[in-house]
Amino acid sequence: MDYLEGLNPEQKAAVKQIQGPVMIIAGAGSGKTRVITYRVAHLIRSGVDSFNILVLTFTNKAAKEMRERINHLVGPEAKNIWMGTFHSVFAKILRVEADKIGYPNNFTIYDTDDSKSVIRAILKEMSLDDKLYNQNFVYNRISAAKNNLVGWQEYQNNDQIQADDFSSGRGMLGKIYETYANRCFRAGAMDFDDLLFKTNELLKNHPDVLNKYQHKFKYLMVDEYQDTNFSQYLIVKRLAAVNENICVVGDDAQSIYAFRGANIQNILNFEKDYPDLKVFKLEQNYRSTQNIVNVANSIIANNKDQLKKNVFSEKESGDKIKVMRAFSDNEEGKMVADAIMHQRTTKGLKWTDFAILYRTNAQSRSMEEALRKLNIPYKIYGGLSFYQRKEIKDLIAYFRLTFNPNDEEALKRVINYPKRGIGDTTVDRVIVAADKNQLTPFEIILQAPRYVEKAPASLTAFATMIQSFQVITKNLNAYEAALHIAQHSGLLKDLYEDKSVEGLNRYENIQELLNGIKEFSEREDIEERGLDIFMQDVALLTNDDNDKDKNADTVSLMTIHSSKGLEFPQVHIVGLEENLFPSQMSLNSRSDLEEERRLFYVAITRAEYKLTISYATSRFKFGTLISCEPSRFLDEIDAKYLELDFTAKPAPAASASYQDERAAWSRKPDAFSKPKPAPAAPVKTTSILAKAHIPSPGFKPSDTSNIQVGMEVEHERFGFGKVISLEGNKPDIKATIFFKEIGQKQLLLKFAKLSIITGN
DNA sequence: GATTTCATAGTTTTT
DNA sequence: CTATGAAATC
Repeated sequence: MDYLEGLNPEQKAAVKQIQGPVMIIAGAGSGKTRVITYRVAHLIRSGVDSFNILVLTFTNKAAKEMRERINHLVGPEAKNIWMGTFHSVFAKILRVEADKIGYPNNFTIYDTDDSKSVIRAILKEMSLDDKLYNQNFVYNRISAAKNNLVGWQEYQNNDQIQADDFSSGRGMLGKIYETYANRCFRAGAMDFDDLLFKTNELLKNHPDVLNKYQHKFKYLMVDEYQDTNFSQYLIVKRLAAVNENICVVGDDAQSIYAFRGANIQNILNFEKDYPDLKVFKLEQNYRSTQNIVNVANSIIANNKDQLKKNVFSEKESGDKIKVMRAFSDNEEGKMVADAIMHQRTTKGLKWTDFAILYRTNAQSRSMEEALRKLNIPYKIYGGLSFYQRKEIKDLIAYFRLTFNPNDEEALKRVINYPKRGIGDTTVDRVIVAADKNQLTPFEIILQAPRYVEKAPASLTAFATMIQSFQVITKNLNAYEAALHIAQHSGLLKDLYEDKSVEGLNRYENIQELLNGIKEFSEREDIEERGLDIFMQDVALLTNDDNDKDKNADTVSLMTIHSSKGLEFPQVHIVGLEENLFPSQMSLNSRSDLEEERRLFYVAITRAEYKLTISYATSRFKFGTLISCEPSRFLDEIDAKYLELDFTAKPAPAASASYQDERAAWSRKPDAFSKPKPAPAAPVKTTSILAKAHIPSPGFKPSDTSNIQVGMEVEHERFGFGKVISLEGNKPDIKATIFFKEIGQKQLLLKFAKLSIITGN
């Protein structure tokens, strides 16, 4: 049992409880990963066959890290454990069982872009109003339905849903969902949600299959259980139903994915599903100083929905949390960069000891600029992944098409790239012919002259080329096959001939992808190394492990979401402003606001010993300057933990608390609290405007919620005008306004900066 | 059918 | 401001 040394009593108890249902509530920084990995090791040492263990995580990164750590503890046995993200594990199972649900086992996985593209095409075909039926809205609606296991039939037969849709004027959603599902099926494609939805279908309708996996996975563990949605919840429940050896690990305080269907009730109600549940609480935080833990606790205490626990730290109390105020987003960047520079030199730290966390990706820009000016090396995590780059998707689309010629999204992507004279009209004709003849587009193209009028020769040539890829790749390894396709599709040549900087970059990215595939085809730990095998996982890959210089000494920049599970000695949380953090979208409901608060909790608890929070009183959004209020979350922190650094302003020395300071300074608005036409006012040259309007001295956007036809208004850029008409409802009211200088314009009130001058 | 310009909409988070 | 899609023009 020596390997269990170094665990505290509670951790050890959780590790040793290997039979029956177990829930581990693991506070931030309480050694959660350690407990999971040790528990798996303990299972194996207790005689459990490693083939009978299934560990589910949410990110590839978590899965990879755990595998490495378990490998370290138990050796090569580790590779027999089924461990991966929900999506990758069940994609694997679905490939094996595909025929049971009528899918080919080489089905394509549609990413979000593919899905939205299908939806866009459907909306266009049905000629629906793309404002009412916004593609993102439709996508989210379908995604939510699938995550709650509502298929298109159920969707159409559910009175409640239908009533909702009709009352919002979106009665066609059920039909769109149906078409979308059929279109995906025809293309032999599943979207992300399908991977879980279809797994449920499989387990529900095929008792023999369910039975097989119930007996295969005798021991289940689920990491980040607070982030499971209903679909995931039910899969886990079904698989665990026979042995009930299920261990879920999570922290309700860190549930930050409700927006994509995660249901915090899954963890809050876990006890109801398994009455003989054993609960372990890991409450000692080994990561952060007491001040940081206390601040985090004081924030989360404002939430109603939570499991009771008492996270504490036995480290030193540590520095107070510093709050910095800047007058603009760029100034905020500068302050953060200066602070990092100063800390590093005075304390002899590395750049990797610092992280800058923000709510939205867009905020990275001002940080980057400031860091660059001081020559501070940084790395941005998240954002656009390697596999989302256009050129990568293009090449992968050829691969996809090779193994699944019915993959319509891939087909549309590359049928005329590189240019081969197949235009939109021809593609439209193909699609129409496919619908008419109940064939897939590829089948039509194969016999183009028969089905398509004025079919160019290049059309059949394209199909022949794809077919040749299918034949040739059979006898090649992944790398040889990929190279062949890259060359013979003409894609490599097309990129090579582009000598622009971006073109060069794209060419290098392709090289990088090919190198990655080469590595794959030289792996010795797997038996099959064909391109088709490589392709099975590619849609589920994210950008975490194709890091070239993982060990580089850089400051880390990322969203708070992607910081979950990480820790840094010094952390900056930036942009603590109303409407940004908490996000504007979250202000409508208490539960959304609570999620934002949990997000703040996650951010705070990333820090080991120094935490700095900052906000700006003005910032650019949509290219215009807006003024910002400090976040309500700042008020929720007990002032005794804070140290205010308002050096950006000639501060009246020592203020008792942040609240006092804030009150004082909102009473006498000075140069910083007012968005003074901006430090460097962006020169707006709206081309149509011969002479740009200069706002009146006291110009301040009014609340336009009660605006009426006939009112006279002033617009920041368009000058004076009169409201002609109003249309649309609630947040999307559109006003038609006649401006003296430039004539009639339509403006969305939620964006327009309008000052009301007179009533009607 | 291809290339250009124009217009519009959108920024919360991700497998 | 930027990315994306549509229209206009060649």
